[in-house]
Amino acid sequence: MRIMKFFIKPKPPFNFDLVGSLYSRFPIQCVDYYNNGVYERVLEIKDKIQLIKISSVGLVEKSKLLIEVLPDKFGKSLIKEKIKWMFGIDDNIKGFYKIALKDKKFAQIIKNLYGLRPPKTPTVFEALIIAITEQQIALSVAVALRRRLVEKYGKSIKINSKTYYTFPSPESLARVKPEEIKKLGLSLKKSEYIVDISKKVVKQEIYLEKMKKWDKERILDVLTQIRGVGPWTVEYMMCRGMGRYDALPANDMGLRISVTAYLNKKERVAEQEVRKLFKSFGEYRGYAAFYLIYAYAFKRYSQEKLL
DNA sequence: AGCCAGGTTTAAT
DNA sequence: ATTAAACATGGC
Repeated sequence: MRIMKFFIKPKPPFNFDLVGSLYSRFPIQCVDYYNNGVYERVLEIKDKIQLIKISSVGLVEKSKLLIEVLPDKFGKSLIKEKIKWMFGIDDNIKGFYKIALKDKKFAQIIKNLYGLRPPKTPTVFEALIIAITEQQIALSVAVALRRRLVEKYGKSIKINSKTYYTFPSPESLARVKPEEIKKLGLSLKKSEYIVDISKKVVKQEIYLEKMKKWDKERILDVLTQIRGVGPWTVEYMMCRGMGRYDALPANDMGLRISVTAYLNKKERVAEQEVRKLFKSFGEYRGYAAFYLIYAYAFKRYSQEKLL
């Protein structure tokens, strides 16, 4: 099999293990795999399927990503662009730190999570469907259900006796009956939302990729018209799938819990308090929110005290 | 053991 | 207006 290898050198700091640990946080992994320092995922570009493996040689300040693509079906430029997007290689992380370090308390989190970058999905569609599956349900459950969805409707490729699945395309989900998806364990409502959205994408009633350049309010206005898509879903999608870190899912349960812990409050704080805390981070408020959630979610797995 | 975990819509009071 | 119900795994 033809294998392509190349390197990507992020501007430091870049902590690949902090990013990868997001994917191995739960016992069940889905689409994105991270084990023993190696990230794996199948990418579908122009109807071709390839497995990419990424590992980091060198630590945070000298991190260099080794990319392996197998089989090599088309040159490296498309793959390289996609990986740079997914792992925030070109993020202005120093710009974020410059602002965030003014906050003494937050500086401790940055110290512990130095070089962490919020990963993004390859497509906006994937982030939107992920958001729907994660509405009002434990993340571990959402991952388990999503895995079933992926194994049923994603395309697969078998490499070294291991089968990998792509995230299902809008086309493949648009032709499914909601009742079929419900059988996998998702609620009937969510199943309907997923099929409806997929149909809209296929019929080009919405152009999710083009919306990346819209202002937030317009994206919010247009997408919340769709059944099953509320403010949280759109904000979450903008962060995860569009790299819009000026978006802040302020009513997010996980974020509210994290902020509550951060402020040493007894009662769970409300959306308003979340907005207040992140106000000073300006255009990086979503970035900061990701750091805080990460710090809280991983404190029990980490030797270091993150919060 | 039992509690609780990244919302949003719809249909019932 | 307000409320209830809907998908189920796993850490603590």
